[in-house]
Amino acid sequence: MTLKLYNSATRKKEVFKPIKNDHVGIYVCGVTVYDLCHIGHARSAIVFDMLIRYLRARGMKVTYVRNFTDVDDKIIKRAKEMAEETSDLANRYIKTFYEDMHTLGVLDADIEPRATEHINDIINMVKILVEKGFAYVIDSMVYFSVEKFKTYGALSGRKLEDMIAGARIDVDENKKHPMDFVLWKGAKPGEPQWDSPWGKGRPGWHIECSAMSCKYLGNTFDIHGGGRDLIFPHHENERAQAMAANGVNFANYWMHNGFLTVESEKMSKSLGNFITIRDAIRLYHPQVLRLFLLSKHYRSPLDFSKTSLSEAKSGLIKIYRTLQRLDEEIGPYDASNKIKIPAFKEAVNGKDFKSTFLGAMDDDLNTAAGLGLIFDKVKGINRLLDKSPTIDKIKAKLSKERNDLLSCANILGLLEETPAKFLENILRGASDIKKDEVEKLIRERNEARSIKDWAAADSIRDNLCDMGIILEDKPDGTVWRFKTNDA
RNA sequence: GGCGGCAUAGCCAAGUGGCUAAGGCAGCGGUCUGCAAAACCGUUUUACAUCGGUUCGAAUCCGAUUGCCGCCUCCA
Repeated sequence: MTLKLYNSATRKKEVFKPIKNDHVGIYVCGVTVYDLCHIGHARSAIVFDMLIRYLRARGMKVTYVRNFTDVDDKIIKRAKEMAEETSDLANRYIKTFYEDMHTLGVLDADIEPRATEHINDIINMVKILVEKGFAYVIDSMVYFSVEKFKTYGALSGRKLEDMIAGARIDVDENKKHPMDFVLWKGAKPGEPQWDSPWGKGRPGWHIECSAMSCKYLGNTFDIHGGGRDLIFPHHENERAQAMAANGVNFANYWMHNGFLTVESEKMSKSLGNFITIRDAIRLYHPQVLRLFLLSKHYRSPLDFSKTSLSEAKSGLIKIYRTLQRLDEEIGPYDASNKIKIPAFKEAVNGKDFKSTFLGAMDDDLNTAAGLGLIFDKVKGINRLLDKSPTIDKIKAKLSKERNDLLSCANILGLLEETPAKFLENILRGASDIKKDEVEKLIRERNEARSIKDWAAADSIRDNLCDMGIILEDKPDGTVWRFKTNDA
């Protein structure tokens, strides 16, 4: 089995071969910390989180680097508006970033460098670029000369000539070429600034990623990722800087996740449809969001709509219900037994469930197909449960099926909660409902049922239903749960 | 203007040359139940945008058409 990944640089699916056998280096562009993260950030974070989990599950060692951009124009502007230090603003939003990501079950990266902590690395790289003639200095500004770098445009698939035609008019007059971009910006009063050979100033946007990725992963590394919109200019420029400075190839594979729209419209502040992760988790359980975000291939555009989210929710509840049935029949899942990474290194004979799942994931991380398999498995488990779960042989089979299901789901970062906890959270109704009262009513109803007073029994059940409570009469008694309240 | 992507049933979404075109959601019918709920089974008129072409054979390859979208400017 071979993992194939779509490489944005070649616009083809390619067999993934790490530079060092079984040790993968990945750099993903993180966030600029000047505001709360939105659901687009969530998609990107979850997609790459899934990639990392998958590589590890397949037995690879992974060094995952994800940066924070903590100095740039937007941060400076926002800090001015809020009348606070840029560093305070950045720290505040770094904190909310972690909170949001942890809620979504996104694992921390191994290395999480900040631009402001790598000013020396950045200055060194700019220095090299100037020395090698790829950059020029005008006053206190340093520019990268795109004409000096022969393969400029190769990543994003565009030609310099085409870009000039579409270039904006308000080009910085100092630039030798309209597409030249800033490596180092001269300081303005009141802005964060550092000493440099070109006077006080701060780094341009792209250079931090070139400097930090090479510092932690080497001049050439395996995978560089980010949102689709970063291909140009950010990644194009990153690549140009790093390759010009180091004289070797930069990232071998470029991966870009597709964009999220909201009710079929592009998410933008002007349209007022900007959904932060915090807004989203107020309406939807984080696991529902995660399932939704992985329900379509990561490179395709995905529409964040009420109906899609509610479909994801129904699907996830179905799975957790099955897990709960399993808990009841064969006992709770032993978390210590959980996913011994690598979960997939052995036990791949090509026909079993895990192999099939692996096959889907190996095809450029086809999570949609993988989820299809998970739902198939759930149906299979339900059938077994409907049969006769008391037979030891079936119990053993159920236990294995659950292990398989959960080890696959874990790669997607799903099904990590206990069913009891998940269902209680998601099926929550009016919070003022008293447990004792509900149980008292259920006892009354059962008394009515025992004397076959169906009218009285049904009336009690209807009342409970109005309170948002659904009853299920099972062979060994009546259980109740809150009605799904659709967000 | 330049570059690129997408179009699969009521909705969401896999499948990129060959068995009955995954899976989910919703609806309907059935089994179960006192009735329900949950689960299971079945089902939802011709589901592969249109028109040509290549091929023994295409949703899948090629061309044209229509429609939608993204990037080219900060953006995940």
